[in-house]
Amino acid sequence: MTSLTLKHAGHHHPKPRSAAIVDDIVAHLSSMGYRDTEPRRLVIGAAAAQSRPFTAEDLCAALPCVGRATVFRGLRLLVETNQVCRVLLEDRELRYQLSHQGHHHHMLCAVCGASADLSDCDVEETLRASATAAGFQMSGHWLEIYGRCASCAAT
Amino acid sequence: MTSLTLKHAGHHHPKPRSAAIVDDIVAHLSSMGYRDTEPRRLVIGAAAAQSRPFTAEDLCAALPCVGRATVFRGLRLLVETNQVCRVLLEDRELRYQLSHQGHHHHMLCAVCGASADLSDCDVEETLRASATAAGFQMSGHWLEIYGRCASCAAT
DNA sequence: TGATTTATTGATATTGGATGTCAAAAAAGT
DNA sequence: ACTTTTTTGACATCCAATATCAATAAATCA
Repeated sequence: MTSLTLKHAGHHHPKPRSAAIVDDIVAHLSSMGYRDTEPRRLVIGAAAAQSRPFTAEDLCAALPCVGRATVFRGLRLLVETNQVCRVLLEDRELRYQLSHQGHHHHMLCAVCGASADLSDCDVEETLRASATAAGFQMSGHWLEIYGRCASCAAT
Repeated sequence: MTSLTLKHAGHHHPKPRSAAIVDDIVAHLSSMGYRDTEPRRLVIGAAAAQSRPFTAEDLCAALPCVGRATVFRGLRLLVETNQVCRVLLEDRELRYQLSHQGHHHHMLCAVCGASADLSDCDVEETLRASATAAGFQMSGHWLEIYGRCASCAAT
């Protein structure tokens, strides 16, 4: 199994980064009893290759050799195992992207469509405090942030 | 809680709350050039009568006398004019509910399914600060809060 | 290694929410 | 009332996503 520290291995990359990601995810799935199959690796690889939030259709288009149902099933499995998270665009369209970490939020650029993660925020505490003040016992939340990324805002 | 069959109320008879809501929304739509029609009033009334976030199907079921397409069109019109807002449940199902105010968030109870509004929060400032720190120019956000409402948490 | 078991695949059919079509009906304007 | 334009509703259609199910391939075990 590929170790996570491979990211910082530095000197040379024995494999492209996306391949390492695929290995990681496949290993994680294997530990949960899901098999290591070629079509599944292809789906994961295609998801990892996306540069911005994608749709199931994007993956199907990128993988004409993989059955449509398999792409949908693979994507669903990734979502259920938290390897891929859902992203809600400002126009309410639903997209997907690899989860690079645990709990985090997405900052979605309206100009270039890129998605950046926001993980070091104290929104959760503020939220919980507000909810508690309203007598609500918060257990989770969903947050998307819309605007412009640094480079698009600079122009 | 609702009595939709009240047509000609006595002159000091207070209108049911939902009827007043319907009038308000119809008036607002009229000012935008949308006509005042009976099917549309029925859709608005049915939406206002829901005690918790509802689906288009709920409205169709409540209005067997109104065409299905009309219900969907009416609901869409309400969403587009911000009279009804979308609510995303924790299981990713989409629901609707009347907008009672401008910008606000929903606290959704996993036990009873009720939705309460959270409007007096300072989440926005916290958010904007975090985003700015990450070089992101925030222009909007979407937030849903999941947990248990006061009464369900009490049990 | 080969046999056995079981998950997985993929072509296809199907589902179910939502929208398009278009003649008829109804609302607003004259 | 008459005209114009929106709206309605039955129906067809679209679409993403899922279900079906025989065939295939992966993991396990002998």
